[in-house]
Amino acid sequence: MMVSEQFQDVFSQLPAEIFGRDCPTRPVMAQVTGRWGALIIAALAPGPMRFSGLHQHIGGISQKMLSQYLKSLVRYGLVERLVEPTIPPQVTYSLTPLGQSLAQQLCTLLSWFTANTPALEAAQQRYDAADSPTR
Amino acid sequence: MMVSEQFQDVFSQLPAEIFGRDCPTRPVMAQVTGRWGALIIAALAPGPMRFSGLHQHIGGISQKMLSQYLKSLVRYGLVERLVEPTIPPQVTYSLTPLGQSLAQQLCTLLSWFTANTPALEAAQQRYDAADSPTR
DNA sequence: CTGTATCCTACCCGATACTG
DNA sequence: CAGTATCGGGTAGGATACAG
Repeated sequence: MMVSEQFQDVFSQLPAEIFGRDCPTRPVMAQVTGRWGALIIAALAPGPMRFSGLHQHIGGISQKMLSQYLKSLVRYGLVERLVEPTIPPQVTYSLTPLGQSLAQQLCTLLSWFTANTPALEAAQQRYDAADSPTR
Repeated sequence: MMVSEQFQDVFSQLPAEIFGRDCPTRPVMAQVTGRWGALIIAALAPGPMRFSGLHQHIGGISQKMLSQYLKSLVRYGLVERLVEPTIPPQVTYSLTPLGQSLAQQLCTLLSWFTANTPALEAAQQRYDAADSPTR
């Protein structure tokens, strides 16, 4: 399979700036590629969700982190926060159009990882088996 | 534009497991989506590179972090390390086929960020302007 | 040139408790 | 239900010096 052609396309579009120390994408990347960013956005991809829904859907996340990441994502215009003035209050989160377009990229990336996890784990075990026996 | 159709496809392929607390993808994701993972892989996308080449190409990375990330990426079978037994030694890093396929996803993601940085920054300023004046 | 070793700081993140 | 406040541990990451 000719990977290289299609390949050249993708990376050649990247401006040299993204490697720069002060590239403006870095703070955003830090959030999205942070521990929970991608998972939260992926969880919202199917549709809007409540705070508690997200909390139990994403295994292992704490209220604090969920709240913190959501605030960031709202700030970047990726997620929308909708408050229903009821008692008790209901807050619904959903992806903005911008967030949806990002979600596609992220879901593709997540798919890649799930598809290639066997290969990654195999490589890992090969590597670990290579020179630790001497120890 | 009908985002939703193509959209449903992408996320619906995601197994519920990726949201699980013990999903095996999490440690790998942590490395790749760590602070330097994506940039290193993207930097290697055009072709093999030496250690010093990477070091000066990726702004702000320290030797320690570069070395550490490279070791991890080699361990996962994403990057290959080739040592020329010369003096002084020359070490060349390149992407494995597995790494190349990941690089495509990552470069696409990086492209998304560079393309949408204006929108992200605008949203951010709108958000910050909304209620900080009261402070 | 290509790393490793050491020290040190910052902050990420979790646990818990509390508010409206 | 949907958060915020506070405390504390673990670790990512930088600076520097040193080694092969």
